[in-house]
Amino acid sequence: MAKRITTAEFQVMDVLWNENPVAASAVAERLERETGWSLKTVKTLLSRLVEKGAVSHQPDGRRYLYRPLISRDEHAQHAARKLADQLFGGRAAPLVAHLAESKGLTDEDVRDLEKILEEFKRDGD
Amino acid sequence: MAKRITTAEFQVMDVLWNENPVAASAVAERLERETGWSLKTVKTLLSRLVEKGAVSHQPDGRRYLYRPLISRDEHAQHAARKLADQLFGGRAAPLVAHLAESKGLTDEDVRDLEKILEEFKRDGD
DNA sequence: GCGCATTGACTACAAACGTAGTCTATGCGT
DNA sequence: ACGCATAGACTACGTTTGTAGTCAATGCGC
Repeated sequence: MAKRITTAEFQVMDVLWNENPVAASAVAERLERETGWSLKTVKTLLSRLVEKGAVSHQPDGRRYLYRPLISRDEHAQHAARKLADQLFGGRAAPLVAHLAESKGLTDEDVRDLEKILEEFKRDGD
Repeated sequence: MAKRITTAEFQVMDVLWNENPVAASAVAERLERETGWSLKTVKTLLSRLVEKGAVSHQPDGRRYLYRPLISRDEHAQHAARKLADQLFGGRAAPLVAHLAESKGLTDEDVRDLEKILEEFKRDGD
């Protein structure tokens, strides 16, 4: 089901995707510098993510260990698709064109993209 | 400055991007089928967009004509960049890879992408 | 063994959102 | 000329989000 994840919640997910499983206190530490959130805030966000079915928690002593239920990849896929659908009629090319325009393409990107296209064409046939 | 636009507001923007300038009643008509929103709702959304600086309105008789202040392109650019930054470390290739995996690439896309890459390489040198 | 720090559960509360409703002015149709 | 439909202004109200605070249990340090 995985309801919509908010931006604040996303930052928490980002930590879970790097460190898994992890306790609330550790998540708070990771986010401290970046966000300045209190431990309480982080715990609230974690609870909400659990409610939303995006994160699972299992007891570990008297605390919980959290782990993401959706992978970063899944989320990325979903988000990319939604963006493409909304803004580019579902097509990828214009999206990349936009990134290219705003210098979002590195030389490495170009090489990678060429490789992706190659593979795509090969599989396509 | 253009604050964050919500999903409901985005649907309104989408109409403004197609028809510009446009009156509230016309926007409501366009959205009727898709959303079922009442005219009141649409007007509220338009007002909020004006407050947020995303839309301008100018009197036309006793009503307003609305027009977007940010173009669909600008919005797209911004959104694409944010997505890439958030989920793919700012790089475009993985994003396209994801789209490719989920059948987001048409043959036409592939041709377009090749063209984009060509141009990019040419300009790069 | 006891106090203190830490944990989860629950509560709080203002701002933003989604979705309207009321009130008042006014122009259009007849 | 007058009523009615329609416009905008303002208000409403439940939900979600951002950002905590309180409270009660409990395990760790000494």
